[in-house]
Amino acid sequence: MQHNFHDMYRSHNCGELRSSHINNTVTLAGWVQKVRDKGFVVWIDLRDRYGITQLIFDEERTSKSILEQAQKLGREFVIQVEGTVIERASKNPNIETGDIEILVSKLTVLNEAILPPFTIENQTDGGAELRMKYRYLDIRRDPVKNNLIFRHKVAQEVRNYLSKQGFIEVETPYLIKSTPEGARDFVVPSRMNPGQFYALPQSPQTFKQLLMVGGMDKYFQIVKCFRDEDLRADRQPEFTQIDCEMAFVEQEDVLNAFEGLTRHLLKVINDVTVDKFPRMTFDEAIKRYGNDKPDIRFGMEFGELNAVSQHKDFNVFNSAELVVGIAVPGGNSFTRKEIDKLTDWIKRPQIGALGMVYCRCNEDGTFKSSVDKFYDQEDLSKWAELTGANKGDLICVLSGDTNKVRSQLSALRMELADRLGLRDPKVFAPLWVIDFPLLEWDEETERYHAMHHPFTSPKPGQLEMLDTDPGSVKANAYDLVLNGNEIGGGSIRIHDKETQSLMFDHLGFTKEEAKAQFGFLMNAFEYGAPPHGGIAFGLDRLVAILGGQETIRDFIAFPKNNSGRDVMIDAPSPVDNEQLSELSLKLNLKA
RNA sequence: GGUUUGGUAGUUCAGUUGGUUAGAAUACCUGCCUGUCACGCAGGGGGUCGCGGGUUCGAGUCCCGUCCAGACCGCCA
Repeated sequence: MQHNFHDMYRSHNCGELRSSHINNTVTLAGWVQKVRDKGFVVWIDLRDRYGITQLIFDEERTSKSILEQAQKLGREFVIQVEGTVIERASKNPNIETGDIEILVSKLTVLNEAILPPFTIENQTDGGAELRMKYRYLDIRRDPVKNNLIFRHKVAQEVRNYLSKQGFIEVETPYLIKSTPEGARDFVVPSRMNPGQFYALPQSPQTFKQLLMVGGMDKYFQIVKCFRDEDLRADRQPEFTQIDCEMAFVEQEDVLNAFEGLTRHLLKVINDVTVDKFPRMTFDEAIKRYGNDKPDIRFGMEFGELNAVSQHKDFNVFNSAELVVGIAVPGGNSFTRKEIDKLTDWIKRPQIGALGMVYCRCNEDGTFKSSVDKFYDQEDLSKWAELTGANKGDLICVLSGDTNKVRSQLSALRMELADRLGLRDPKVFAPLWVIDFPLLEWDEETERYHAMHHPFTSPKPGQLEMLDTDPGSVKANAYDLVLNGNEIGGGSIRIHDKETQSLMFDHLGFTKEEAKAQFGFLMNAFEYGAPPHGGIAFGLDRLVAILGGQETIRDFIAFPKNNSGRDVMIDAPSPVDNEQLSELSLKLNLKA
């Protein structure tokens, strides 16, 4: 990386000097990564964002005072040096600047540093919590630094690509209105309006639709969104979306536009060329993979075994709504103990399977199952056929309530794929999952919820089914799935007041509630709203997957921990009474 | 809200059946070292075993509570 520095502090950076610079006089500034003091000679690794350059001080060529000064430097001191680029007597082929070193003639300590709590090296000795607390030190390390640079490149490519396609980036407000649908809102008290609150947006959904009414027919925004829900390893309370919307489009147009974006990113970021993305209906994904975001980098597809397992005296299967299995490639090599441990794993409360039936597919073509008492070789050969099992595989079979069993077997499939190394981060297998249900029954509130959001349009001609069979209505909604992760989701929206109003009816809103919460949108629809639809990508997750890594936290400069805390600045934190009273607030903490 | 794992040196961890002065590696400090780059060699300093209570002659170890952190379930339109 060539940089034309005009800084007062340096003529070059620590990553750019090569043998072509030999004999040049240079000035560098950076952090002391390591002092290697051999007595007669001292080497220092000087680090900045761009790399590491070795400095040399020796008895023959360096003045005594500078040599002594160098011996006293500690880790992470910020120094400036002037010197001559010279050829190394012993070169280091492992780093780009390994052919040269700087014979230092002038050394200035710009700032001393106390000992860092963990070593600032690529292989650090620090644990995750400590690294978060001192994130500014963690960012000096290549793995984190490079991830942030990687994220910048992805975001830049998104902006370039979408801009070239005619999309306009428009900012929407962060202080908006709280709505009870969906995730919990982060709420912001309004000082000037006592007792009233803004909410931070869970997404700019309604604003981007209003932009469509406003005629901005291709919009995007790389935007922070906020959801006050419990976290996971891959879920942050504030996260970044690539939020997009288009007017005068149908589902096909949106899929094509953003398949284009995704293909562009895979090409320029990962140098991976992907053919047309496969499409799979929601129903098919659930049936074949037990999951609406299937990882299709590997097989292990579900084989439904009801027809070939419910004709014998095995009551566990006979009484089950669904009997379904997967073939684990090479799984016949698992020991009995390993299979037992696997069974324990799926019986943990988090997964909740009641048990697992297995069948070994021997190399000689015979089968050995845990239910040989009930099933003969002919039965088992049908299991193998339906699960696609080959010789040397292991068939794992679960049974029970359809929905539960599918999600249990899906968890097992992913776990086994991880263990067998079938989830290669260098392989990218995107697909569209389409035809999502419009509504989803919620046991707790005993009513239907919008599966995507309440602005999603039903499939043409299915509006009438809302009254007769609401659970079966399909939506013009789609997810983009990459390697078992939902990286984007969107829909074609409702764009007329009547349909939107009907939708709110079915979601259990009274007319008054609908008007109070979304009146502005329905009003806007009366002034000529174009047909429109869009999609939103989770940038943090997208970047992590393209970067071939699991944890999104290492792609966020200052992430929050599992409890939503920023351990570096120690937030959230109490505010004083004066501030509360200014906001007309009073705390009501439970003892 | 729930399940579960962990908390011991600056750091990452080990610590057996409850039993002498709590260890290793690394980092740090001192000295030595004529080409290091995970430098090497010798020596040294460094501990509220998360916190509180209990059982016991005796607790890092067992029990109860609590705090913190991680993973997962619920939740995330």
